[in-house]
Amino acid sequence: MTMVRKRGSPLAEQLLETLEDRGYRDTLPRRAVVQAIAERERHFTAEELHEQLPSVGRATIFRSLKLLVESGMLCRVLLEDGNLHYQLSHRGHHHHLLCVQCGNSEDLVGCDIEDQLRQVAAARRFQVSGHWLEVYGRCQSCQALQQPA
Amino acid sequence: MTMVRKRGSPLAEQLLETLEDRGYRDTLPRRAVVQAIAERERHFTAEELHEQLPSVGRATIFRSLKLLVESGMLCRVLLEDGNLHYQLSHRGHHHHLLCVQCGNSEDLVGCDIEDQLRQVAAARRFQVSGHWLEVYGRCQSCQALQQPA
DNA sequence: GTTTATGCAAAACATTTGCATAGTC
DNA sequence: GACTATGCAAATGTTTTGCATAAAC
Repeated sequence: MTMVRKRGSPLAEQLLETLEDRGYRDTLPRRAVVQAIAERERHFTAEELHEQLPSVGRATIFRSLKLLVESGMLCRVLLEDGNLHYQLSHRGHHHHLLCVQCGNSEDLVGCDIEDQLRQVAAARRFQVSGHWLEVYGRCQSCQALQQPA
Repeated sequence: MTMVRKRGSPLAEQLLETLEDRGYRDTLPRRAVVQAIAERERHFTAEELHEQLPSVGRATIFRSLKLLVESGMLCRVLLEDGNLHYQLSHRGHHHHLLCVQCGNSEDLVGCDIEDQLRQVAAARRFQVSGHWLEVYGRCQSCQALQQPA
């Protein structure tokens, strides 16, 4: 039987390649997951992804997400209610501005919080190795739409 | 039958009073939970608390933790492995320096990260309403004990 | 006496794991 | 053909909920 292996979007292909470089195989379920993620415009949960791809087992969804996070292509996003979402991570380490109204997120790059942290911590002889920061608030569009604070 | 209502530590009493001011009743299980929390020196999980107080139902543990968090007396601590812990929150909003080696945490107060955040965000017309920051690394004692980096 | 809180057990989630089978290299 | 990945179902861990009972005000 001929196996159909459809070509994905350029972004998806790129993600797959990175996985292959790390020694992970190019499988159909994995392609489906990566393609679905590449098409997403906002953060999502494992469950949402599974609903979108019912033919892919839940375990595979979680295993793929883990691979992608470990490989730095996907980042975890912690919502204010404590729910864990995922989101493509194009540009290395960064933080998120999460709109509590529309739920969208913007990436916060080029901010020297890390440096500042290191300084403040160093003054207390604490050696920083990592951090987790999420910022909640209202995005520009949501401010414009409603009560102009 | 005479009901024994043991007096707790000053800190525990103070926490209880704050709850009462908010209209919550002074009950035996609640006293037990608050007293146990007041005695803790480091962050803990709901499960650990339940093990310590087997006579208090799991549901009551969680309900009490929620009350205390909502009232600002307890704060959530997100460990690097994703586990959620709790810790007394004496001094309003602050952050944690979490040692990944010994697991202890130090409070990080008097740091202007919040201001900086607001500035960076404002430049993008994002209105900050809150944030979550955890800092991971090694504390002074752990650095001293082992490999002097 | 009225209202709130509790304990229990069950339910609801979210995530992981064992294992036999199937797919990739 | 050897090794990795998958799907399933079951297990796990955590937090929530319904509800009858008990305690607090």
